[in-house]
Amino acid sequence: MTSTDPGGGAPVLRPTRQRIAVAETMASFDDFRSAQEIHDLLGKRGEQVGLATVYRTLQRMADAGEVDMLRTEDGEAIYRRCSDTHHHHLVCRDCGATVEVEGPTVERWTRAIAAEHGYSDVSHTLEIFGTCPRCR
Amino acid sequence: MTSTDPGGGAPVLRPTRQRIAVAETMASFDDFRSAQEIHDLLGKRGEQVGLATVYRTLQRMADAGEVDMLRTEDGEAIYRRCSDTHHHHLVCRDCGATVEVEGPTVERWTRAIAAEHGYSDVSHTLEIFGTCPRCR
DNA sequence: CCATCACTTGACAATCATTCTCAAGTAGGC
DNA sequence: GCCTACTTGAGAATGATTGTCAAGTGATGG
Repeated sequence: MTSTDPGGGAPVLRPTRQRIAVAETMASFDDFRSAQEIHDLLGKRGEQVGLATVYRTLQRMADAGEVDMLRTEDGEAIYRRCSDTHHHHLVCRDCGATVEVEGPTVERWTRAIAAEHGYSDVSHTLEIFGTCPRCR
Repeated sequence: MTSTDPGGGAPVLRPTRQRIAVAETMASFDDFRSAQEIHDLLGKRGEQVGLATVYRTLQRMADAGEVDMLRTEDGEAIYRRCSDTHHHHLVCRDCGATVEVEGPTVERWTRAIAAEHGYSDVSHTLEIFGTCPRCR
């Protein structure tokens, strides 16, 4: 056993061409996109990246908190780069325009409700949908 | 054209054996279940109902507001009977035990945030996950 | 009681997003 | 340059959900 192999821990992430391309593409738009759409964008950029790789990379980025992932009403996963603080989204139903919002009020409320019922390790999901000013 | 065929409007819903069976089954549990699980429950009850019919019926019930539908983290739709007022859920991550909660605070907050950014026709989704007292 | 017709159902095929498999490729340390 | 673990890609596999369409069945008018 050498000193470079500690018991557990995540393996090293290599900055491959594909991962860099995905990260750059994620930086090029502001709204939520599906994995397939992101895969298409990569193609248009001239970066050939396998669909499975796109899925794998998005998943890693989501786990690492580099992107937000949420589900459309029909269950499809959509992704978007995000800031690193806890926040929610105000998403336009028509064009997908997204505003990140913070809600200390809500955070407090959910914690209180959960405590009231004896639930611990609380997390929550909150998304707001509406029609943005431009789409009215 | 007879008087019994007005221009639009939803068709009449017939109380068939299958629909009744699904409704009764929905009344028999308190947590969220997938369509497939509900289909199995129907089988165990001795009511033979096609899977497609279960899906169609649950969808109608969800549209009618008779059941709540939400998505698990991996995008699967799960259902549960519900009260007819607007509410959210506090769900146990381990056993699925669910508490319906109301949140005037949150309703107000989301409306305010949306208005602030000029969004209209606002709706929102909010689910709280935690570990219930029994599962600690 | 019976014909009619719109609404339903069920078996199965078809979709479609997502994940799995596994051989071939590649970044980096030595 | 060589070795090894981490990656990738192509295509198969999975699994939930929806579509198809012929056969079934309530409700209604006669």
